[in-house]
Amino acid sequence: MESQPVGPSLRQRNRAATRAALISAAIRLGNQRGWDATSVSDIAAAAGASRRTFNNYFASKEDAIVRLGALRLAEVREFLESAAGDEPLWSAIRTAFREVFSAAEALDDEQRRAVAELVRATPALQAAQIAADVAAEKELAAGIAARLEAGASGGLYPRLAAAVISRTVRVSYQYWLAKRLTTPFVDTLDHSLGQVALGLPPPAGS
Amino acid sequence: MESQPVGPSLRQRNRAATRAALISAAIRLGNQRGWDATSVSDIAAAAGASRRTFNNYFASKEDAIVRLGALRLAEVREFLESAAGDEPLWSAIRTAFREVFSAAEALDDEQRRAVAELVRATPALQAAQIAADVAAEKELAAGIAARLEAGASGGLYPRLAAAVISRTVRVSYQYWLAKRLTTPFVDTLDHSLGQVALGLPPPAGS
DNA sequence: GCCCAAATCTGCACAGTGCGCAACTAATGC
DNA sequence: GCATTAGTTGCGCACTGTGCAGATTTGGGC
Repeated sequence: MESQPVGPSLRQRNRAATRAALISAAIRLGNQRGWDATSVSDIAAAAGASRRTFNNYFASKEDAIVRLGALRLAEVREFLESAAGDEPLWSAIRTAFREVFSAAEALDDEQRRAVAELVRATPALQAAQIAADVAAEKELAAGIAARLEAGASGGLYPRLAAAVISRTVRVSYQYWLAKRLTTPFVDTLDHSLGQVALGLPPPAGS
Repeated sequence: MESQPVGPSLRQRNRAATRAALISAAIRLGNQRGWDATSVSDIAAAAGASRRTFNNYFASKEDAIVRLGALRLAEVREFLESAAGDEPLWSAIRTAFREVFSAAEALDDEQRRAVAELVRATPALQAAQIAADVAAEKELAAGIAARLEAGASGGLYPRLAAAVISRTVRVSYQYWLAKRLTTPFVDTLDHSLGQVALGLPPPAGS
């Protein structure tokens, strides 16, 4: 007669399980025999499901990989819109990213590296990832526009800022993974955003 | 017995002609009946070629559209590397873009708008375009790294700058087209790059 | 415990796609 | 002229995404 924490139902647990099985099968096979040489049927079979089921979960092969590492720009938007309005824009942005990414980024590190390596080595996956980022970018633009709110929502600024920031996050993440840094990713990201907010001054001599 | 200006041979002219026919058929049909409802066979037939021939010219349907509006970042790279080394980096970058884009952008304005509209309305094309931009981005990164050349080629800075700039160009171009500005695109672009180099200061109040 | 409704999985079929291959045609160089 | 070469075409093949219908499993009321 425990207090029943209203855990997910069996249906939902099964669903999550096959989903996870499909994803990790995709990662494993992709890294093992190359992405292009891995068919949907292979992945489904390795996960104990049918080809048709795979496409019930994911719109495409790439989708199964890219979903994991999706930029959570919608969360950043929420954070931006709910924060105090008198904070300077860039300060608010950096705070929002620091908040969102330090909370969510603590997922299974092993698989995350495998995904990154797979994406790095596969043009089709890079394309899918960037496309997803750009789609999410609209969220960030909306958050920035809402914060300026001086009728500038149709202007160039929010879109430009969102695009620049979104790419900054992705490139910084790739760098952080490639260099196998042990410091938290949030630090690298915050540094990059600071550089961008300074106008990307050239590092040393020139 | 004219002086034979060594114009392109008949083969090359034919090739260019079918290529152009395929491209404009793709644009026309795509805008007319929707991109997804347009098959490669349709395009090829409309251009007076076979389905197989289409794929001799383009790797995919999207490729035929995206090639036209590809960011010529390789040219920017060349310009960057050949320019005087004592000019400040950002100044050199803006000059390079001004140079490259004022020369190359003077193509058929009508078709360019049609392409933009088609891409805007088609997620698959947006994805393809972004992917092409990101691929080209590497060129720009190499140019920037070469200019700094202080062993910083493996560092974060060139990649970050290239990514940010590449997206800036694309977003500015979309804005310029959407607003149907009559001023030259180069002006819009230069303004955006200037804003980025200033750290994207928020426009008005905030 | 039992049974129904809803959710989920699966096989099948179908239209598209990208590409390898082998014939065929047209342009080029000598 | 004629051999060489580039370019086009038709055919076939494996793979993909999706609609549809039947089977299977789960959840919840009785």
